[in-house]
Amino acid sequence: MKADALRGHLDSLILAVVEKQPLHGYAIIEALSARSGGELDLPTGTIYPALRRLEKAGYLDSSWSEVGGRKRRTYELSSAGRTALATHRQEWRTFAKVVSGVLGEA
Amino acid sequence: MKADALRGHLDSLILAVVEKQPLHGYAIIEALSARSGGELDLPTGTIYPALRRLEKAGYLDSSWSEVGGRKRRTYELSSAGRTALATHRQEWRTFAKVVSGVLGEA
DNA sequence: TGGCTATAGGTAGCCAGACAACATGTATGG
DNA sequence: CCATACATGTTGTCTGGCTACCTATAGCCA
Repeated sequence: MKADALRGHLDSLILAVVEKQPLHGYAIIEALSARSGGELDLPTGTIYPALRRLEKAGYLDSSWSEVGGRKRRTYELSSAGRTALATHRQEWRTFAKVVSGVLGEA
Repeated sequence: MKADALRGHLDSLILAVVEKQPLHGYAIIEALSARSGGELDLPTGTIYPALRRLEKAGYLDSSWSEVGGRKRRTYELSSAGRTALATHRQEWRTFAKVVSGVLGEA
């Protein structure tokens, strides 16, 4: 799958993946891969800037910890992020309906 | 709907809309609006460059005509475009499945 | 007559965002 | 001792949709 097609939808996916439990960047990449059945294999150059963007936007909160000698920055969904996720889900439903509708006989 | 979410999917929509009958740019904009229930209202600055891109890529062929004193450039799906459309439909199905799957409980 | 709207085509330049490539460092297993 | 997995980041590039702008005709209404 051309991961570039994600443009504009990546934020939603990240928010969704940290919805139930906080995760650090590396774990988010793995979670996205797992949840997509291996279709998504996002490079760090995509995910880390996205996480910073989402934190800056107030949708994620981060905190540092150390596990097994390695530093981790764990991201957690804020309440604003929870609201944003709900909105994004709604927008996705509309978008998917529109595209499927126009493509027709898919 | 944030029309910017279209990134990477617009080409498919255009190809789909000229699949059954050739259309000119202006008519394509209207067809997309109609087929999407008014959700899509694409500016000419989006559609015309896209049409040129698709023609350059060999997916569309164009021809000029004059109707009611107005010049029209009509675009028609080429055989390569037909193949591309089929591929895009398949990719869309995968993409939609992946995003819906990751978003979960939508 | 003048002006507005719909029809029809187009370009130039901006900007967000996903990516490739690179840089850094630790832990573990062979 | 070296490769691989784990873990975080930055820089610079490029695609592509958008805004804003420009040109031109036909038809309608005042």
